[in-house]
Amino acid sequence: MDLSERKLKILQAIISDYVRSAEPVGSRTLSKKYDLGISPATIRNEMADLEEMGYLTHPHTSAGRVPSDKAYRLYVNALMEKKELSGEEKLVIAQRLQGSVNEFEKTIEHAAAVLSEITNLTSFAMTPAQNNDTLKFINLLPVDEHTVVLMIVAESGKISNQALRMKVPYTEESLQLLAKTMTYNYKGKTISEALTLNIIEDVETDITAMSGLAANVMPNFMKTLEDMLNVNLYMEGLTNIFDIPEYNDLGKARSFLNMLSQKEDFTRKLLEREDGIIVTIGEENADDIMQDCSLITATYHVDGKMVGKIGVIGPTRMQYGEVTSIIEYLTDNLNNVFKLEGGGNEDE
Amino acid sequence: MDLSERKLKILQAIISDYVRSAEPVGSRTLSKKYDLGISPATIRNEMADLEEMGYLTHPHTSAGRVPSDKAYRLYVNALMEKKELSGEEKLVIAQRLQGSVNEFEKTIEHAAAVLSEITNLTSFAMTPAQNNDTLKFINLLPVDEHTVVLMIVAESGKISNQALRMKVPYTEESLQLLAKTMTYNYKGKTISEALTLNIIEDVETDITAMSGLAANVMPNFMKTLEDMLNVNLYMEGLTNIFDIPEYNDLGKARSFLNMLSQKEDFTRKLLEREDGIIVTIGEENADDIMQDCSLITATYHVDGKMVGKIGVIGPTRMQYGEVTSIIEYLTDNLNNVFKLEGGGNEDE
DNA sequence: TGTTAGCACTCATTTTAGTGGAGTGCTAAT
DNA sequence: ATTAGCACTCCACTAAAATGAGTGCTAACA
Repeated sequence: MDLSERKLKILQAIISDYVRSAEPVGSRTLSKKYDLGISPATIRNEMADLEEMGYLTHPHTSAGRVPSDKAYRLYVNALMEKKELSGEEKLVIAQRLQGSVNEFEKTIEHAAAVLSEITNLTSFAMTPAQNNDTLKFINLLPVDEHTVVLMIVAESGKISNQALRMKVPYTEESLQLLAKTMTYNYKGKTISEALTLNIIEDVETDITAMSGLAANVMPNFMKTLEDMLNVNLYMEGLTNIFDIPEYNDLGKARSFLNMLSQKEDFTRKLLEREDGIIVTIGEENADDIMQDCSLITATYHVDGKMVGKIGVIGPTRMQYGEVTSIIEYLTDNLNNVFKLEGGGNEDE
Repeated sequence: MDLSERKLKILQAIISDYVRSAEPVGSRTLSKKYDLGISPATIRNEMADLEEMGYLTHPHTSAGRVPSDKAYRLYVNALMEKKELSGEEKLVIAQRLQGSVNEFEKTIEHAAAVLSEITNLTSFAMTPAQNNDTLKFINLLPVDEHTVVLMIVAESGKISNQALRMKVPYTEESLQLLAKTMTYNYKGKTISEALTLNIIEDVETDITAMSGLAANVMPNFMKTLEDMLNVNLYMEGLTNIFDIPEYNDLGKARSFLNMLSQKEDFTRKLLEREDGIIVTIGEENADDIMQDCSLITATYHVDGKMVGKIGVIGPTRMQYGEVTSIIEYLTDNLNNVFKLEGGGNEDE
C-alpha cells in the first residue's frame, strides 16, 4: 500500500494534534478541527490503513490514534518544516551568549540554559573533547620554597594548571630544565598520546640529578592531562519533564532523572553520536530507558575545528520542527561566537 | 504541664518509630513494640497531653500520632544520640576522599557524593568562598605573538588563569613590568578588595609606554578575580527524593527539585547559615518550599582557615542522630585532608 | 467505487456505594 | 493513677455502576 497524498495529510494532522495535546486523536476531532474535506468515517478508514502500515497505534480499542515512532521518523524526514525563530527568541539567544564571551565554559552553560528555556525541554551541552588538541608547551613556575605551579598549554589555547607541593628541595634551574625536557618530549602530541607516553625513565637517565624532581612532577602532570581530556556536561531544565504528561508518573520521572544524573554514561552516549544535527526517536535509541524519549543533538565548532555537542531530550511527542530550528540557530551562533572571539578580550 | 520522664520516653519511641516507618504511630503498636510497661490506654492519655503541648499532631481523628517540628527540635537538642559510624562507612569515606587528593574541587564533589550514598538523602557541598583569601602574585606569560596567559596566584594556593588575545603587540619586558606592577599593587589584598581597586590610571601614568597593554589586560584580570570569588555548588543524590514517602507526589517532588536547581538561590541560603553543624527543621526554615524539609549543614576548613559548607537536605522525618554523626565525621576528615595536604602531591 | 451515516460494541475513566480496620476518646472499674 | 471495654470516626480499599469517547462494520448513497 502506498502513502497517498491524503494519508500524509491525515498523518500530519494527527501528529500535530497529538504533539500539542498529548491525547490520542479521534476521527471526529480530526474532521472538525482540520478541514480535510472528508467525513470522520472516511478518516477512520484511512487511519485503519495507516495503522496497518505501522504509522499509528491504538492504546486500546476505543481510544483515538497515536503516532508511532515510525510516523515521527517520517515526519522528521519528510513532513516537518523548519520554523523561523521569532525576533524575541533570536534576541534572547544572542544576549545570553554575548554576556559570557571570554568564558568558554560559561558560554556553553548559558547555551544549554537558553535552549532549555526556549524549548521547555531538558537540555544539555558538552564542552569539546580535546582529543585532537596537541600540547604546545609545559611550564614549571616556582611559587615558594615548597610549592611549584605546573602549567600545561595546548595548541587550542586551553590551559590547565596545578599547584604541586614539592617533597624535595628544588632550584629554579632544575625546574626550567625539567620543563624544557617535558616540552621537548610532549610538544605536538595529542593529550591521549601524551597519556600513553612515559618519559620518566628517559628524563632520569638523561639528567640523574633531577630524578627526585621528575618523580615528584610527573604523576601530577599525568593527572592534569587526564583532567584536560575530560569533557564537562552541563544540564538545564531537568524539572521540565514534570510538565510532560508522559512523565506524570513517579516511576518514569524517576528513571528519567536517574539516567541523566549518570553523567558519565550520558556523556559517553553523546560522544558516540555522529556530527551534525541528529535526531533519534524512541526505539531508535539503544538505551532501554530512552525508549520513549527523543534525543536531538547538534555539533558546534570552536575556531572552525572540532567540537562539542549540544541538544535536548524529551518525549517522542516533541515539536521536532521548532526544536531543530532552534538548535540549528543556536549552534550557528555558538560557532560564530567561538570563531570570532576564541578566548579573546574585545569587550569593555 | 511538664515533660515527665515517661512522656519523654514515649515521645522518643514515637519519633524513632515514625522516622523508620513514615506511618503515624498508634498507642497499641507503641506498647507492643517498645516495652514501656504501660498499657495503650495510658499511652493514649500521655499522647493527648503531648499533643496539647504541641509535640504531636494528628493527621485525622482515627490515625496515630506524628511528631511535630517542635518534637524533632527537642529530639535534636536533647534526646538524640550520636552514633559511631561502622568500620565500613569510615572506610568508604576515607577512600573516596583519598582518591581525589590534589584536586580540590573533585574532593569536594566526592565528599558530597559519599555523603549522599551513606545517608540516602540529597547532599550538597559548597567550595569555600575565598573572601579572605589574599593575592600572592600575578604573572603574565607570553604564549605566542598575540596570546598571553594571565595567571593569578592566591595565598591559599588557589590559582586561576586565562588566555588573553592581545590586540596590540607586546614585548616580554613590558609584560614582566606590568605583572610586577600589578603584583606590587595587589599583593596582600583580598579578592574583594582587589575588585574595588582600580590601578589602571596609576599604571598608565607610571609607565605611559604600556598603556595599551594594561588596558588590554586589566578588564580580564577583573573578570578572572570575579571568577575566583565564585563558589561552586555540587549536588548529589537528587533522585533519592523519590524514595521518600513524603515526596511520593509529583507536585512535591517537583517543587523540591525545582528549588534545588536554583543553585544561586540555594547557595545564598547556605552562605547565610552560621558555621558549625546547624540543623534547621521544617518551619524553622524561612523558605516556603522547605517547610517540610530539614536542612543540616556543617562547615569545613581549608588549611585551618575559611571555609566551605557541606550538608544534606531531606524530609523532617530524618535520622538526625545518624546523619549528624556522619556529617561530623566527614567534615573532620575533610579538614584533615585539606590541612595536611593542601594541594600537595604525596600519592603514588 | 469511493464516501458517508448509522449503530452496536469496546474499554478506560469516573462516580458511587460499601466494607474493613486502625486508632481514638470516653467511661467505668480496678 | 491505670486499665479494660466500647462506641465512634474516618481513611483506604474494593466492587459495581455509570459515562463517554471512539472504533469497526454495514448498508445506503452519489
